[in-house]
Amino acid sequence: MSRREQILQVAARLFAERGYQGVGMDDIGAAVGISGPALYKHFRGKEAMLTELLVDISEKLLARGRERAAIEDPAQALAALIEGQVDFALRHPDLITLHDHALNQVPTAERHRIRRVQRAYVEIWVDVALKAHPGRLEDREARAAVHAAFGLINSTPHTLRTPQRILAPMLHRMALGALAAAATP
Amino acid sequence: MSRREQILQVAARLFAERGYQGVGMDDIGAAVGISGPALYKHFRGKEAMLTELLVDISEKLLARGRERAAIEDPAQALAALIEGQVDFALRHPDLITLHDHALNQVPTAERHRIRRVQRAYVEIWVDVALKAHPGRLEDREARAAVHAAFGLINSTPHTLRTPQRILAPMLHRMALGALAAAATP
DNA sequence: GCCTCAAGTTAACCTGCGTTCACCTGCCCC
DNA sequence: GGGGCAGGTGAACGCAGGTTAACTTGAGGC
Repeated sequence: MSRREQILQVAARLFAERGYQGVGMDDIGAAVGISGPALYKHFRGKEAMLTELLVDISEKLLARGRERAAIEDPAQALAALIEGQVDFALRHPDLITLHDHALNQVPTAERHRIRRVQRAYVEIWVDVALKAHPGRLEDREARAAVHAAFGLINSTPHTLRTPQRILAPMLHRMALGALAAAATP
Repeated sequence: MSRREQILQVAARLFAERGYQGVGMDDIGAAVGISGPALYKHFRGKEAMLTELLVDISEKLLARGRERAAIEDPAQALAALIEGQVDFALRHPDLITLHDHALNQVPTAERHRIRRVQRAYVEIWVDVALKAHPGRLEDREARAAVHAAFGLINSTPHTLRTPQRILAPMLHRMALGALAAAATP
């Protein structure tokens, strides 16, 4: 892992723990064994670090989403999407936390870019959900249901005490159950 | 509504929108038509405002939870808990956002107090969930499932564009479905 | 009519923190 | 073996923002 990546990873953890504004450049530096201003050899500034993190996350999720949504059978595609999200959330709780806590702190232009990527990811889910429950969901309902499923899956940073081998399949079942329930009025 | 309450409500909105550290005392003052330092006539400081908000929220939720969990039939009690949480989340999205974004910013002593109240609320849900699905859930699983259900319901701040008369029953169905799915391996 | 007190005001203070600067030091390479 | 760059250091700067201080004002109570 390059120095940049190491710094980003540490910064993500700190941002997730104490909030973006609650972490100083000196803190980040100290956490990787160098001192504050040295970070400017690697990044243009604090905002740039956060921006890079969020862009990376959203693009990685989108790429993974595209892959998994390509499965033909809608039910299998939905299961694959859920599995991907659960896996990501369990593997990178810091990034998940950042992803929906710190977006407002990133400069406007980049924020819009990230939002576009996020929307694309949501659309993938919505499409698959609609196909998996044909005729049972309105477009708008499906979008809300998908957001709720994200909320469910992304709640894992609060629950990391439970062993993953139990948590992962349970979250999968719950997300499937929730989406199915959304489609049966 | 007293001046205090008006200020608290505005502060909650701002904190939810921009994050605790992203809002200045001057901003809060301006939003209620007075200027920065005047707020010190009503509160001991910025932290005190946040603390009061979070204590209020968690205690209100706990009180409401106790009431609704008192229903004898576990399935009905669970439905009542869900309805209460959905109602609260839809009526006070700002407070929900605060509740799981800003807790780290409150001073340690008060934070522990708030956490205790939150745990008590979770325990109420866990008890009811265990009774509603007897023999199907381990204690630890139930706790994780309840957290996931909270994540599902509390995702509504992201979804406020959908009309509430559609959103509320759908979230209710989804939460029930998710918990049922958690209990069926 | 005056006293008091709640609720404001503006100016000032002071700390924290993001950022910049000037400087140092190995390591690599020709 | 000297030049140059990557990666560091500590000191200093500037500003945002929470808090305090000193002062004003308008509404009741006696």
